[in-house]
Amino acid sequence: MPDDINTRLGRLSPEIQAIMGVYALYWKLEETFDCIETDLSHPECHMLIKLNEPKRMGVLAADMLSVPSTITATADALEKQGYLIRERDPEDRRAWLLVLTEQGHETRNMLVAEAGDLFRRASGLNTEETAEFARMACKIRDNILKTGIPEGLKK
Amino acid sequence: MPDDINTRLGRLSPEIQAIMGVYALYWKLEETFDCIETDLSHPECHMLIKLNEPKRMGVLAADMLSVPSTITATADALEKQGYLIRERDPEDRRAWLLVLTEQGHETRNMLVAEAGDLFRRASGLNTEETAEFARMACKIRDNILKTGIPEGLKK
DNA sequence: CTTGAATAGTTCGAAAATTGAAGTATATGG
DNA sequence: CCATATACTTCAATTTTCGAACTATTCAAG
Repeated sequence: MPDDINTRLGRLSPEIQAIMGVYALYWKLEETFDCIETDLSHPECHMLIKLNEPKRMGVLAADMLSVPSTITATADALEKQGYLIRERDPEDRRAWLLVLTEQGHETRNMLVAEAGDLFRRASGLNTEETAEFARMACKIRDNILKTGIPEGLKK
Repeated sequence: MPDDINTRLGRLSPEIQAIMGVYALYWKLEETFDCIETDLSHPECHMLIKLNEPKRMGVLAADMLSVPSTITATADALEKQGYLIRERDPEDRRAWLLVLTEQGHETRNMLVAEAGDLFRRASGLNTEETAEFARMACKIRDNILKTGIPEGLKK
């Protein structure tokens, strides 16, 4: 094992600093969802936020790096509470499109507003910095979605 | 409710773009932990990574925005597997310091290396961009840890 | 067409993660 | 010394996630 003095002393690489920041933000965001008026669970909030337009469940699964059965469970819950409906995808009748109801849109707007608000307060970044951070975040996300399946040999 | 054409059309604010990127990275990272040689669960990986130096459990709880009993469970698991030991904090004998063993350090180094590697591959950012992203991430994290308790009236 | 293989999503039971309330031990401030 | 607060633990219950087996639909040959 090579000398690991750097890590032991806590001098962290930029990559790890970035990751730590990402964790902090993620956890903070999750915490916020607990504080909002809500019968919504975290996965339900995530799905709602992702549904800016009708999407197939498989797309959501890929997007959330989750598994089909998890998506089913979350969609079931949201559907039962009236936030969305399932519609067959006319282009492939095996697939469902998840479509927000009016109530779903309203709640999504509220969540998005709260999350944006939180980001502003929690991050402490000014407008330019936020824009720059967003730019990089988009790039990262595109890259991740593009590469899809993890490099790992999958367990 | 104000016109929400913007969100309906999917034109997302920088804040939401940032959040989406953060989610994507977080989830990708989690996925990576599944692919590594490991008897380690996700929370165990998180804790290990945070333990670049001995830390009190309460500090970890605050850091991971988690609850004491969760930290206890994770620390128990890591201790049983020989990754860390508990030592009384000499400054406050109610508190424990979690101290990595040699095995713990080795595994932590491996995890940190893997995570850094993943960040490089997944993000697609070049060195300067990574440095800039890391700078902002640090700023965000500092800000979050500083503000501590969420603004919300706590549920 | 008809068949066989792949894909989209569902079901369901098990495993993993998280929580909150009650408890133990130590600290701190009159 | 006492009362209260803090640091962590225990434990039972809840929530979340997963994987394997299953149904329905599509696609590609033949």
